[in-house]
Amino acid sequence: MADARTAVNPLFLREEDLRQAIELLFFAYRDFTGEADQLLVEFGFGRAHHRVIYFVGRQPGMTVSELLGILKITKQSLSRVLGTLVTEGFVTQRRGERDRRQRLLHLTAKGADLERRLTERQRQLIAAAYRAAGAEAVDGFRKVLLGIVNPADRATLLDQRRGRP
Amino acid sequence: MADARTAVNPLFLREEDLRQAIELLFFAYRDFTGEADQLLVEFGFGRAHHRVIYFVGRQPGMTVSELLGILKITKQSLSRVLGTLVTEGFVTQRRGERDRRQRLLHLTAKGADLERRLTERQRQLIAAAYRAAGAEAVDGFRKVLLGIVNPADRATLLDQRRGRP
DNA sequence: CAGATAGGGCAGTAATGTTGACATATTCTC
DNA sequence: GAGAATATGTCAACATTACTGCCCTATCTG
Repeated sequence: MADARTAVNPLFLREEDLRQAIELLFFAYRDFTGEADQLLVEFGFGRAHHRVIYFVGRQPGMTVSELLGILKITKQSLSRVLGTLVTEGFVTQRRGERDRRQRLLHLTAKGADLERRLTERQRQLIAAAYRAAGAEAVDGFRKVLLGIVNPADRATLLDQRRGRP
Repeated sequence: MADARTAVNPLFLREEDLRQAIELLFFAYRDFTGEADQLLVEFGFGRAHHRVIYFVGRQPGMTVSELLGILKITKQSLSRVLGTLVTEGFVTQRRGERDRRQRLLHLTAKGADLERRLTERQRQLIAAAYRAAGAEAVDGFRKVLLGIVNPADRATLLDQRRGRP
């Protein structure tokens, strides 16, 4: 059976193709996050804690507002999670110098360690999938996912690649 | 600045590349599910209801066990969501003929309609991203995501493409 | 018939999320 | 400098989704 779909007309998207994409996203995300979940329970943390640790580690000195914008949750939801992380010594809050209302977020050594351990598994999973798929496939993966992300965050993701933190 | 990464050695994966992948997955999944969430609240449903409606619509006559295996949640968690959907007339349970212990799940017309409306937005988002990225990129997207999915579900996803439901 | 399986139910608990109102400190603007 | 705006934190009340553990019925299979 010849596969005319990809060979001839790349824009002919069957219902089946789109459903497959939906399922791929569901299964891949489920398994991807599952990697870290096992480790998180040992600390009594959930995914919300992971996300905070990840993004603070990614951009040290981040403000609470910036974090809220990324996670797209309410102040209240973040507050509990962040409070726990600060109390248990994974994250520190330092008063901003330029704007003293801000609490700039940083990981402690303990926090950075957990971040590494959590992300390590996910990195390995991605790295294995990247290696198995090859460089061209990786570019395609990036292109499609970027197309799914809303334009504002898409721009941010692209900026980061150009070395601008 | 020459980009030796993809041009020369596809397997040299920098920390930065892997972090970008992690973030792409996070943002893409967040925005992808956000599409349907808006509609779900109008019905008083959450993502869990959507997942059930989606997979039952995908494979009519599915058993409760099969659904549990896909969602990887407990019987109890599914029970509540499924119960609501049955009570409100979105899903029906028919006793299995071969095995009368089974409750085969089907969408009602009402359920199928909601499924279409929910998935429609997500399909459009995927379709737009696919068109913007091009056929080659789509293949790469599939390859990488398949690599992230656990081997068992990966096999299922591949089987479905060959027409075997 | 005995044991395994499919499904359902109950009780209790936890994590994560929501809204809305309000307080404090700080910065910005006129 | 007064007043508006901003960044952050906090309280209360609540919903959804998930979990564990235990128990029950109906049904199938050997």
